[in-house]
Amino acid sequence: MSTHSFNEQVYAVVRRIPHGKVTTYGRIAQMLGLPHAARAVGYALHALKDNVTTHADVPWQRVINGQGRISIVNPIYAAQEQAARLRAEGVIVGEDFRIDLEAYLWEGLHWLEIDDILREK
DNA sequence: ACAGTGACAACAT
DNA sequence: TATGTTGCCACTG
Repeated sequence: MSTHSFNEQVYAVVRRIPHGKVTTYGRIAQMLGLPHAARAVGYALHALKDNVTTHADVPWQRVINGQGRISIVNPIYAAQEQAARLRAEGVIVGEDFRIDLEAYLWEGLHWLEIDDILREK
């Protein structure tokens, strides 16, 4: 159905995450109908570093892992940057890069909304 | 076509 | 808790 690549679909969803909120790789995968593609979602965000200019509007810092922690292991300054970006929008990030999912988790999108988002482009 | 590579997640120790 | 292992899946060369 969608003529967009999986990566583009991921970016479309991430752009919908509200300021000051977060979600997980796994939940995004579920929203796209591929509940076991969490790893691919991470791959898609990692790929942003190659098209920064064209996807500068993608708030990648709002995506963390299911443990409620920033998932970037190295380079360490990359994780620090994600933490800084989140703190800049009011999200409390611990020294251990932990975030309270209970407090900041985004509700997400229903499949009907996903359908619209992937269509508008 | 195919094997290697992750910013994952679930499970097993 | 903290590691280790295994399944997953899109993307790339």
